[in-house]
Amino acid sequence: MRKSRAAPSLGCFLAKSEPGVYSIDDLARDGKTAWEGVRNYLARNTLRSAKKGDLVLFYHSNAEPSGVVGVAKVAREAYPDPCQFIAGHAYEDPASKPDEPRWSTIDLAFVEKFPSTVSLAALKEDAALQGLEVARKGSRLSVHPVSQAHFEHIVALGRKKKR
DNA sequence: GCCAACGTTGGC
DNA sequence: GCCAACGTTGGC
Repeated sequence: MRKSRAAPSLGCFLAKSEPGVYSIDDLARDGKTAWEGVRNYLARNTLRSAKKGDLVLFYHSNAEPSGVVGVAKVAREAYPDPCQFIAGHAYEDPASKPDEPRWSTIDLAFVEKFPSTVSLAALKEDAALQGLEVARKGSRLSVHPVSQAHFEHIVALGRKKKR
């Protein structure tokens, strides 16, 4: 396969969601969603670095099996997460001030759902994916960057038909 | 349901 | 600024 020189390189990320809360099927149905509720500074900074059009591996956590189930893209760059100011909301942060919002969200748009899940076990045992954050023992970052090589490798695995 | 990992909070 | 306690995430 030849490598394309024309396309500008896009940022690549991985975002986790519990399918019982919001799954790839929910995203496919909605087309677009706000990625709210990130309350970790490292993950927030990752969100703020995301550019429109960047690609995101959609990962199901606490699933059977857990793993990458599809691809989304950044539809809107970081803006203040409205949930942090809603009294009583699960994602409310009383310490965050409207004139200096602490937490950000981005909008994600559906791109594709893989025919088969690339399970966490498969990610961990793949020699081509060494250093992948989500496969690290104890990794709890809900959003993190992924190298383009890792991204393409995982997409190729996911597009394989089930046998 | 258990527990390891690890971020956050608060006492000092 | 240290560090113990606590809460949360997420695999298993």
